Formats: sequence, C-alpha cells, structure tokens
Amino acid sequence: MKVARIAVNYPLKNSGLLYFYEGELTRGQVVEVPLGKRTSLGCVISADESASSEYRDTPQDKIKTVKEILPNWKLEEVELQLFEWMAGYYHYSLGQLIFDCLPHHLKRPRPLEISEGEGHELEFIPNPIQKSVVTSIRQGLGQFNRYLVHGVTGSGKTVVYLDLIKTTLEQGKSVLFLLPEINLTPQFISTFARYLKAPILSYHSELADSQKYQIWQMARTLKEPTLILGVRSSIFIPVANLGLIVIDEEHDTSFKQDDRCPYNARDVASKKSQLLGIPMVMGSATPSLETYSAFHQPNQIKNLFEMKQRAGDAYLPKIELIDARDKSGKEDDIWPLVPPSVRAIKDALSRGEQVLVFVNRLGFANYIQCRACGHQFNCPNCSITLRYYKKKNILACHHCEYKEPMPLDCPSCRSMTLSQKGFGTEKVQEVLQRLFPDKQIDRFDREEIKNFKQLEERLSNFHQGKIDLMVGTQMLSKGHNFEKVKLVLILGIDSQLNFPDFRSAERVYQTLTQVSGRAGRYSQDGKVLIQTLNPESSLFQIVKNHDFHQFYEDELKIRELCDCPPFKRLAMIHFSSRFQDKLISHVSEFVGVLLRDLIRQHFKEVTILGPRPASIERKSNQFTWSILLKSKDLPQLHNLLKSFEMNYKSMSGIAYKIDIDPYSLL
DNA sequence: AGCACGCCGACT
DNA sequence: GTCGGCGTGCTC
Repeated sequence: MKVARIAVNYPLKNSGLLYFYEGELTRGQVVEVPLGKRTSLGCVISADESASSEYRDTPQDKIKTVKEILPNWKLEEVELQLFEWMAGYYHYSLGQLIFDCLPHHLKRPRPLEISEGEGHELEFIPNPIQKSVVTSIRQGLGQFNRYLVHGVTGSGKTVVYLDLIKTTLEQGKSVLFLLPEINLTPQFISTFARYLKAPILSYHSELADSQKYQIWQMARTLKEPTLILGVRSSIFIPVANLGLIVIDEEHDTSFKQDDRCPYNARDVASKKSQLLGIPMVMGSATPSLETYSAFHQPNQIKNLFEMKQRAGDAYLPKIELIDARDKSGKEDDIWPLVPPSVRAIKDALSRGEQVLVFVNRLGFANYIQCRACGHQFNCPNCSITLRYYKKKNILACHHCEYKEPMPLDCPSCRSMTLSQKGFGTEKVQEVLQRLFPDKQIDRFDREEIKNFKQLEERLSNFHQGKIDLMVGTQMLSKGHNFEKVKLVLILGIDSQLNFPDFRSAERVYQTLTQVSGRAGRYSQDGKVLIQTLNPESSLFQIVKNHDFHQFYEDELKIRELCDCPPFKRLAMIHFSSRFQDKLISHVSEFVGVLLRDLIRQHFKEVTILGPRPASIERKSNQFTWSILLKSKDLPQLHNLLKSFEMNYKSMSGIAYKIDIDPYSLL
C-alpha cells in the first residue's frame, strides 16, 4: 500500500492528511476521501509519503484509504504552488482554499458564449505617450516583470492594454485580463472583440457553475491564443500557455474577497505571474498608495509609466466646489441640492447635455428619527439604523435580511413626527424630478440594476439620449464612457471624508477622481461640481488641481506618522460569537494576553491594537471584536500569527478569522 | 465546516 | 418514557 498526503476540504490548517491508495496517484490530482463519518474532496500534495516522519508517527489503523480519483480534475503544478503560497500567506486551510476557488460542477450544462474577435485595424493612431509606454512594456514581454500604468481618466489606458494583449496573442500566448466589476465586462468585450483577432471568453458571477466549469476545462487545453476577461476569481483559471496578466483599476477594493479566504486578486496575480515567469501589467488613474510607492523603489521605477494627459482633444474637467452650508434655511424644498447646483444642472440640460449626479448612498433616507421623543429605528439583528426605501415603502437593514413596513407613527410615543435623516439616490432622483418635471431621470444603482440585461438597457437608453439625467452610486463612476456628459455633480462625499479609517482620504480621492473622470471625456469643457460642507479641506484643492503627486506626497507623510501601509504591514484578527459577554471576556482576558505575551517574548517588531469592537459590533446577531497587528517586518508578523494559531485554544461558540492586508480597519 | 455523541427540558 | 435543543470534540 502506498501513502499520499492530501489537502482535504476542511478548515484545519495542517499540511494535509495521510491516506493509503492503490494504483497510481500524482500531485495535483483531485480525489474523494473518507473524513470522519463523511466523504470529502481532497487534492494530492504528495503521492509518496511512506518515508516521512509523520507517516512513521501515525498509527496504521488511523490511516484511511482514498475512495476515488476524479478523472477530469488535475491541478497544474503552478496552480498548486499558488494555492500553497496563498494558504501560507493568508493563514487559511489549503484544502478549503482549493475547493473554495475551484468551480463547483453542476448537472445541467448551459451553452457557453464565446465571442470571436473581428480583428479590425485601429481607426486611430495611438498618441506618442501611448506608443512609448507600449514600446517599453513590449520589450519586457516573455518574462516576469511587473508594470504600473498610471494614466489619468481618459488617457487611453485601454489602447495600451489592447496593444499589449494583441502583441501577446500574436506571440502565440493567451492573456488574462482582470477587471474589478462585472458591470464593465460588456464594454471591454466589445472594444476588444472589435480590434483583436482571437476568441474571447468572459468569466463573471452571472455565469452558471456549469459554464464556469466549462471555462476551466477549456482553458487548460486552449488550441489557440485566447483572451480571458474576468472578475476577481478568474485569477485562478489555469489558462494554458498564459503570456500576460492585466489588472485594470488595480486599486479597486472589489479585488479583495471578504468572505472565506480574504485574498487580494491583485496580489495573487502578482505571485502567479512570478511563478509563471510572465509579465503583469497594472493600470489605474488612482493607484493605491501601496502599489504606487512600491513602484517608486529604485529598482522598480523603470516599470512605472505616467500618462498625464487625456487622449485626443479632450482636457481634464474643471472641478469646482460648491459650499453647501445653509445660509438662509429656506432651501428645504430642494435639499439635499443647493441653488448653485440646481442652476448648473438647468444650464447643462438647456444646452442639450446629459448630466450625471453621483450619490454614494442607496435609498431615500439613511435613517428615521422621531422628532418628539428621539426614537430611532434600529435593526433588531444588527447594531445599525434601518434605511428608508420610499418606492418599496419599507425600512430595511443593509447587513441582514431584515425589513419592515414604513410605520406611520412612532412606536415609542405615537407621535406622527417621524423625520427623515440623510439622503440617498432615491431622494435625489425625486427632488430632481420635481425640479425638472419634463426631463427623463433614471437611477443607476444596485436597487435598479441587478443583472447584465438591466445594465445594458440603462446604458443603451442613456447613450441613445433617452435619458437626460442619471442619478447613481459608485456603479456609475467606474470606467464608463458617456459621450454627451459634460457636467457631473457629486453629493454626499462629506460622510466619506469624515470616515474614521486611515484609508478614508485615499478612498475619497479615488472616488472623486474616478467620478470626475466621467465628465467631458470627449470635450474641452467638462465640469465637475462637488457639493460639500468642508470646502476648505485640502484634499479638495488637490482633486481640483488633478494633482495625484501632491496627494501621494501628503498622504505618504500621514501614513508614516500613523504607522500605516505602505510603511507597516497589517493583519487583523476578527473574533465573533453570538454571546457578547463571553466574547469580550475571552478576547480581552485570554487572546489579548496571549498575543501580548508572544510579542514581548519573540516578536518585538509587532505592535498590537485592541481588542476593540468592530465598527458594527453586531451583524445578524453575531458580535465581532477585532485585534489589529502592525509590523514593518512582514516575516515576523506572519510568524507571530503562526505562533498564535499553534498556542491558541479556541473556545466553543467563538470563531476567529485572520485578515492579511485588510482594506478596512473597521 | 460537517457530523456525531451526549446530556437536559416538554411532548405523543 | 423519547424527541430534539445545541455544547463539545474529531476528522489521517
């Protein structure tokens, strides 16, 4: 009997379990194995463990036998190495990681849509900047290299991508193109399909599992160079003969997974390209501070490319601030808008332009409060207030499923004086419709747009000019090209500015820049109005000047002062339980003490903050408290976490989760 | 994560 | 009596 080490789909972070097997087995094969009283999936890590000390130390009668070998699954060596790296880096169970990332095969196969590129010639000539970026990066194709293209909105990063993809395909290799959101897929597909002569596959959450499965199996054995365009999880597709990975909007938070293993697809891509020995190109108008500063290191600066001007005849839009502080108290009927904003919209509409209004919140009111007794409507399962949705006439929680009909009076004092606080897209749409009754106003947010079909419909209506005014959330801000939009109005940014997180300035900068980027992409007089209660904030001056470098310099100083990335690496440990008192005492008396002891004894380069309650302490009746670890010494940070996991005896009813390189500290 | 074992409250 | 609630413990 031969013995293999198998990474089994269950949560313990071991190096795999030992199993006997007959016949042939090789590393990477997927098998079914008995686990306790059930069967589980596993992946062969090593097919010959007969000489290992672990095998000698394990009683023979404990070792079970592999049940079945799944004929259609075998992970490539690089795939497996990537998963092994991830399991170590993110402190996650290897077996669970593998089977979380592989598509689950379902029974009913559905046809798969494969676009075939038409291979048209470009109808325009790339400008000198685009050409020089392309020329430089082209020389690095065929080997491991990381590139960052920092190009302002409208500078034509897509042209650069297109050329590099084309070149790679012509060299007989396939390309993986990652983009942050499903919403942008159709737009890129149509551009790429026009100019590339190659099959194009897209991979996103709207595909059925069987279609994802088909793409995986197809990708392993591609006959001709293919472009695969996908969202976060497509980084795991084992594309045969891969020659290039492109990450568009590198800074985007949707590359970070937050359930299961909290990996960042950008960082996984970086490791993957290193393992494969192929180049990776990242692009953004607003690179993350981590990435940008990494490319400012002396050995990396040659791989940083700046595109500072818009392509063609377009200029960056003029950005103006509108002081929204109420001076008269008489503008209730147009709130949350103010007269200058209304005037600007009116003027733009009268010139036959389309206008975008950006609001960062959904719904009609953020919360409802009784004017008589102060009663607030809270979610019974979460520690947050309920949001009011007017069209549905409900109060709903955005962290759990809870909803209730909008009450007519206060349940506490029976007054009929319920007042609506804060605003969202629904409210703005209503106010605008009242102000411009003969105009077509549409809303573009998660409530209204739930799938591709709705997205395409809205966008096509807008492009055809059937819509005059579009109110939308972030969804509206990313990557779209709206030809007839010159004016963009931004509302509600103040709440993000005051957000207590070290990344809040970066987020606001990115949002404002990206949203502004929708204005005047095809003209010289694009204009962005930012309505704010803090017009003196220095961040706005930087945004007005389109001065990324100033932002970068200023923010870097702050990050250094507050011991934040890129100067220190972060890890969070979240503890959660249904019992608040048990959680608090366990986390502060036991976990906090253990970690502080370990740090004092062996890991002096790590600092610990907390435990403290999560910003939303209770979600769906689960309480969460967190501990933040910081260090400039990444290996030491990882060793502390390993040491913690070895010494920590978890308590029943309390679960914990490690989050490496967290996006948010809340 | 599953899944079973095991020990206490209210039902045919 | 025993059905089922979920605390506890294990998985080669």
